[in-house]
Amino acid sequence: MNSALDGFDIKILRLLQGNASLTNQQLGEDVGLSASQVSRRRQKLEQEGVIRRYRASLDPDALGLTVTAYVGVTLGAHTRENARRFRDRMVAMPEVQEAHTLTGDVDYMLKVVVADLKALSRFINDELLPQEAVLNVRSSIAMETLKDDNLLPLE
Amino acid sequence: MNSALDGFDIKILRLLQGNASLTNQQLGEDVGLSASQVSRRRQKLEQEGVIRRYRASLDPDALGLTVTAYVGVTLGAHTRENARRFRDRMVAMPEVQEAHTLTGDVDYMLKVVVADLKALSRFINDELLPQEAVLNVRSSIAMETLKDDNLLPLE
DNA sequence: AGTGAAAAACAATGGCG
DNA sequence: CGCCATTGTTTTTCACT
Repeated sequence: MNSALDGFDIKILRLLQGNASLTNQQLGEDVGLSASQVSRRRQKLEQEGVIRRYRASLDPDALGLTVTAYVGVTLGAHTRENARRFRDRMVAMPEVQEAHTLTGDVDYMLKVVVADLKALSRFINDELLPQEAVLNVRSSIAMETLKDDNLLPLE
Repeated sequence: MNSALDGFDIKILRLLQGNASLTNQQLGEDVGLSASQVSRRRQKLEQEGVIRRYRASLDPDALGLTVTAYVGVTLGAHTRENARRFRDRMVAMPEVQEAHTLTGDVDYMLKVVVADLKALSRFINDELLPQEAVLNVRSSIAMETLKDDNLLPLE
């Protein structure tokens, strides 16, 4: 299903990850291939799921979203039903950018982006804490973001 | 400089954030505008920096990157020079997806993606700990990722 | 696996209601 | 401010090496 990636593929992926507006012509010049070959390789990478999708990256500040926070959530009663409901809600909440289960003493770690501290407080008190499953919530606010590119390391 | 976004802009941004492959024609059909108007609005949004860039979103597993970890770093000697060097190194390290300074007891929180646990160990022991400024490192590994779309909440 | 040229789809621009 | 028509780019397909 997933044939091996060669050096051309890696280079194309690296360039597209940083800038998906590059034309096949430009990509071809950078990696040493014709535009038609780049097109064919791109289609293959998209079809195989190596390229999941193309996205516009927006500026949070320009949209009035000034607060990024990491929220650790500890669940109380670990019933299967409780956990399932909690997960479904998290996935559905637009303020939640990322949600992972972690090793260590916290059950879930959320990355949350909201307009301001008031909105964060509302999110925690009105969305998170009222859920049965949730025992405890602890949030840390990002004071300064040095890097947030989410660029995967290639090669 | 940054004129207010109206409902059309918000809808366009929401669609493009999820799928930047949509053509202006398709966007126009979804929001109720002609393709040329969508084109103009997009250019404005790009120029104003609301749209920062377009990116290909890649599948970490398909690239052999199976481990995501959150790494909390505590600095020892808080000299300006130490901190600056540490920050520069972090920004330059491709394994680091995100780096923030947080409120609370940890100085920096890093999101790190690497091939496997061995690579995580190498990253911590060979990249992080040898730095003068670093006093303590504590990592939590993401066992399951429920959500990782980094889609900003619009509206 | 690769190239180059032709066809089809698309974005961008100027004119007009 | 909005839409339509034209122009120039870009992607994709096809014939060929």
